[in-house]
Amino acid sequence: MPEDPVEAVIEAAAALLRARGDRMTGPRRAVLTVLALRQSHLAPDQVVAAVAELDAGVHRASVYRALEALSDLGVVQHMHLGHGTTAYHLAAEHRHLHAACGRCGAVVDLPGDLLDDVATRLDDVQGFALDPAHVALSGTCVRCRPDQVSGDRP
Amino acid sequence: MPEDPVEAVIEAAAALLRARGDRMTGPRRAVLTVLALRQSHLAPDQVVAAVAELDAGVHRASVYRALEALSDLGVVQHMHLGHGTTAYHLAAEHRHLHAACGRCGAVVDLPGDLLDDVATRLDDVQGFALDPAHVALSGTCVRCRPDQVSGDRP
DNA sequence: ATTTATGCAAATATTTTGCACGGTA
DNA sequence: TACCGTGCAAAATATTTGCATAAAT
Repeated sequence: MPEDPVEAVIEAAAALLRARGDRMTGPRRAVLTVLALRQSHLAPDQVVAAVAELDAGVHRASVYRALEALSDLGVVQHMHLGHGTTAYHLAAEHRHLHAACGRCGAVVDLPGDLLDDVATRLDDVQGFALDPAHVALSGTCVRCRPDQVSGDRP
Repeated sequence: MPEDPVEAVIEAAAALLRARGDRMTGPRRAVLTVLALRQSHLAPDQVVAAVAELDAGVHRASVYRALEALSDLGVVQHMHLGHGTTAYHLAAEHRHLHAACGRCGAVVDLPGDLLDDVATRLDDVQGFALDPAHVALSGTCVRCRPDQVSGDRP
């Protein structure tokens, strides 16, 4: 029977960890649970907070270390959201890019192939291998745009 | 007669500042000088260091405040370089985008119109107004690419 | 003479690290 | 049993802020 999807993520990660001689632990389980349940990009601090709700005994530093370990594993990925914020998410989710609104901070999902042409061009021209999902594009979202122009309709 | 270009930048900024009732000061002058001389994107810390060489009396915090004030003015702009780094540069320079290598940290300049098509698409589809220069794209530069593959030549 | 901006120091915030102990395999 | 990862506390970083003083206009 199909298991709890969260459990499935944890089991998969556990297998990878053990294959390396590493271990599945409470904090790592908690971090994976948080990332799997809230299917979104979370700042370290948000992970810390969410993990604390789940298991108050988990120390802040362990969350950082768990995020790093799981990133090395490839199970978790991170990306950068403009203002110095790093956001973590499960690697497994379907491929898509992000853009962050500089005004309200909202993060919008973008089609995964949005930068494919650009990636090709960069490869051809500069030999630069673009990793399109590793940074969020920046700009202003729909809801914040009207505020930019004082009177854009006559 | 044509002035020192650095002086020209400072004078222009001074005019804008005074028009607001603000002032041109030592620290602001130093920050502008640094940004004008090294025509590149500098992290706050690098600006602090460069300013210190120019005028040891300028305090760290003043550099931060000067960068903020000059950004508000529009004379200075900043952008985000992946790993939580913010980089400042003069606004006047010719329009171009950046990409940062995740391995060596190198920043490469990209054509200013590289993301124009993407910007149009984002506007049409999501109403999102892209600010292409506000974040550096991420990936791996030519010089670091061979290292990715353990043995890519027989 | 005014009022802004500075220098300083302390407060904040964020992430990292050394070490002894507990938990996993 | 062996040793990896944790909790804790402190250190290292990075940035912000309150306040008296210096400086720009």
